[in-house]
Amino acid sequence: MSSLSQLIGAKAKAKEPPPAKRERRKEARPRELLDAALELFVEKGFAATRSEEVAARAGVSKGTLFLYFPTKEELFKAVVRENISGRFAEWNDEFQTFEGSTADMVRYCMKVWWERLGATPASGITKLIISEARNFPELAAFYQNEVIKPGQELIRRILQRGVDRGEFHVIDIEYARFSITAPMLFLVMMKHSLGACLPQDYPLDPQRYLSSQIETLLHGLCVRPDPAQKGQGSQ
Amino acid sequence: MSSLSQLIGAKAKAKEPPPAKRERRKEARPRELLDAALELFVEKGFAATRSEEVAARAGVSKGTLFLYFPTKEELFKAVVRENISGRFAEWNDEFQTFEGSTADMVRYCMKVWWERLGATPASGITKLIISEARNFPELAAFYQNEVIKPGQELIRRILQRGVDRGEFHVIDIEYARFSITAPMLFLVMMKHSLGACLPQDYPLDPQRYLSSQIETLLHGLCVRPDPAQKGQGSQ
Amino acid sequence: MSSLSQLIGAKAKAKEPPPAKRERRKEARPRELLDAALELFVEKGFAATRSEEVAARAGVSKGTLFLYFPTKEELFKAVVRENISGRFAEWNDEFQTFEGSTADMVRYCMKVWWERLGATPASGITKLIISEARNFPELAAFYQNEVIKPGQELIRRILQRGVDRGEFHVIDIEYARFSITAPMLFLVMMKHSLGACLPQDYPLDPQRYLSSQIETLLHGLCVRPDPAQKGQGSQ
Amino acid sequence: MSSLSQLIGAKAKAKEPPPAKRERRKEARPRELLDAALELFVEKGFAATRSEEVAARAGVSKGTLFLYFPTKEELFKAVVRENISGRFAEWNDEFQTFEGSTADMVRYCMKVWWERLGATPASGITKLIISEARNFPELAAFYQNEVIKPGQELIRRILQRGVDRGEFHVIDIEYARFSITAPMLFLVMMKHSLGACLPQDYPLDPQRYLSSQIETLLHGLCVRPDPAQKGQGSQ
DNA sequence: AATGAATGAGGGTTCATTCAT
DNA sequence: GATGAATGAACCCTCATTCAT
Repeated sequence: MSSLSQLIGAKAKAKEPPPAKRERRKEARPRELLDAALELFVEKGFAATRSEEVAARAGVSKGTLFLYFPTKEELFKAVVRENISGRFAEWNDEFQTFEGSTADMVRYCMKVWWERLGATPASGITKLIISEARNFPELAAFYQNEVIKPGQELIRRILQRGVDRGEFHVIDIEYARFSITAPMLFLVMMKHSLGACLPQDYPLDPQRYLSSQIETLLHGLCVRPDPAQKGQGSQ
Repeated sequence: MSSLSQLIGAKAKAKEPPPAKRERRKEARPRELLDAALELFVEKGFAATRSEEVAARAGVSKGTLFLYFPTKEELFKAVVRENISGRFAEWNDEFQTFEGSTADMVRYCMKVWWERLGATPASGITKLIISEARNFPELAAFYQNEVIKPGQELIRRILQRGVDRGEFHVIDIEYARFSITAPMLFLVMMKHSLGACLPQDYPLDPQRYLSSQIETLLHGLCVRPDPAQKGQGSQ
Repeated sequence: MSSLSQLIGAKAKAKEPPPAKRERRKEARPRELLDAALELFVEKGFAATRSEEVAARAGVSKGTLFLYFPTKEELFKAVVRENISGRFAEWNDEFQTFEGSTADMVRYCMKVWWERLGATPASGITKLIISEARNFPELAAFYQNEVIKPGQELIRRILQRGVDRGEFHVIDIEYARFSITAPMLFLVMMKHSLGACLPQDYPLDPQRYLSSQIETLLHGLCVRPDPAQKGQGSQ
Repeated sequence: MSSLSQLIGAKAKAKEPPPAKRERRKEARPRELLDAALELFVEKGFAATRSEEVAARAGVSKGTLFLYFPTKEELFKAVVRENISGRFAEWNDEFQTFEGSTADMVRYCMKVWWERLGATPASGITKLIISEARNFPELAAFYQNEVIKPGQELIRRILQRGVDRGEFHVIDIEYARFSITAPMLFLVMMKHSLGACLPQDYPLDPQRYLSSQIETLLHGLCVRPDPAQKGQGSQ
């Protein structure tokens, strides 16, 4: 866990130490443009962001932007794609070998998510997708496949582990997994939307928020859970 | 009616039961325009929605729109304000006199929210605010004061009641209240954003979703809560 | 001269005591509309004046205006036509029988012009024509025929009288007549243009201005006119 | 060249001696746009002139206009400011050292004005100001300060010189100075307004007109000035 | 005749995109 | 490759004009 902590926050800068010449396509295309575009799209939305502004923030001229991205839409798509790291495979491995209680696994999952994604500019992608999904259905699908599905799969496996080991009494995992997703979404929305423009009436400490949510999630609000009520709902 | 995909888009159809020829007068127009604008703003965002489109969806010409709202921005503000009826006072009364367990109160709270807000087009306002908050800080502040604050206050009181009556072992209400907000936000985002444009891989039944979240919230995931672990978290 | 003075200023109101049923065309059409339009056209110009504003100032609704004038252009033309009184015939008679020095005739001419036209709202027509002549050439021609020509003819005759009676040593009447026109134009421009929107640095008393111009015109600036220089110019 | 009708419209022709392909760069554009705008504003007025027309006459597209002037109103202001070069200082010097009779000074003053301003397109500014003063009070004030005041000051000094040297018997310079202004105004109005759209009934030669006015101004109409009548006027 | 809600062509302005340098 | 002047389609908004009442 401590070695992981050291990796934290190193993402936004040195992302690909050796470009690896994977496809060599546009690995050289100014990362600055994508970073500038991400910031602005998150801040103002796709339609309200002017191309020239993106170029200016990246320190190049308007024409240069179109040298790398044929249209503003392509730029947007590239921003989304580039910031969606397919890192879940790697995480899967980490969690595959996780030892300890599943409760700790949930805690660790949140922590890792916050440190590697939530706290970085890449978290703005979520707000972007939320805002523009219906204007860019293909991107929404892409995000669904690249981020949501693997993420949910990971969460599903964690919950299943809890159930299998008798630690959790989850009934329907397909719904319960959102108990982990929702706080993440909430936090990101606070960071990039309302929370970014309002005088903070109440300071919201992300890590404390997440911890608090997890503990409530794990142990519930009720002092003495009454199994008889489980699943009845309020209908 | 039970799956989310069915909830979406089942509204643009039956619009004018009997158009009544041209009986609809000045007093009906604003509402029609606001409804059309809400739909489009939620769907495409403020900047990407054209004024003429709003007018067309309301069945009037471009010029008519500006007879009622001097600018597109004022239309936007009116959309937000109009769809935020100060219903919290009335709700407060309902909850003031609530009898029964606080767990039931939480269940009832969610149910009422879904029926009166979540399931209506007004829920799109949340997505709208999330998407445009940084471009319209005044509106964000307005929403904060008119919706978030009263809502949070209501939730806070419910939680406090649970604690006071020894039903809940809440530690920090200022964070715990988001355990109720987050699922609401999540559901609304699904309804108006990603969920509205993706082929529903899995049907998400809102009421079942909410019930599930509430029960998990109330009773926790862990089979046997271990008080010793409470508060340790992953810090 | 005194009976004439009594007639002064009675124009703008009771214009046609008995409508005479001359052509009966639109004698009944609200004079208020034309008056309102004159004011506004003079104030803001033809293009910048909105039809609705004219109607409002006349105390009727937008639709009513178009009941009387099919287009804004026709309204403009009507304003010009209605305010160009063909009163020169009547003036001609007055001047035909004038007895006294031609210098006094010039003085009287100016005085009458100021009192019957210059000081009334009708003087705004001149500014209107000046501003819009090139957009309404037919109106310019109309004005030329109805106002300028008869006016110049009147002035021409006065000057000719002075020359014939040995009172003036005019050489070229075709140019000299503008010596009378120019001060009129100047005064009207001051009244309706610059003078109407600037803090008057210097108060310009119209009657004093006209007197002063006439005396200079009659007697010249030079203390001792040197006939030898006359007509040499500065070439 | 001698008749007014020939002076008008003899300008829109020889526009681009050698268009030089596309050598004309950013520095030439503003001047071209301002010239085009001056022509059109004078011809049709501010409100009736379309931005695209200005651009077209300058040989550029609509968008280019807004590269140089943020709004049509700013374009208008720039037109007025640009065409008012503070040439009065230089003229002041010329007149400071003038030797000869003050009558000759007046003749020279008119001649210089015509050659350097009256005959140039810049004279259209006067019609423009007259027409738009009440819609642009700040511009009217600007024109008042930059053009009228210095000009009047110059004229005032000339008249004062004549009085001081015993050449003129001016009584009230504050009124007499308009005897010089009025013919200028008249000529410019003829050139840019009525005279520009009417079939010239009579050719008006500007220089001859000015000479004629000056001589009348200097020596008066009356053959034998009767000092006893001076100042009586028609009051 | 009078009203004023409704219309839609027109014009000011923006901005993604192009292209000559 | 980089630039930024130029373009013109598109959009917000105005307002002369129409027409049902």
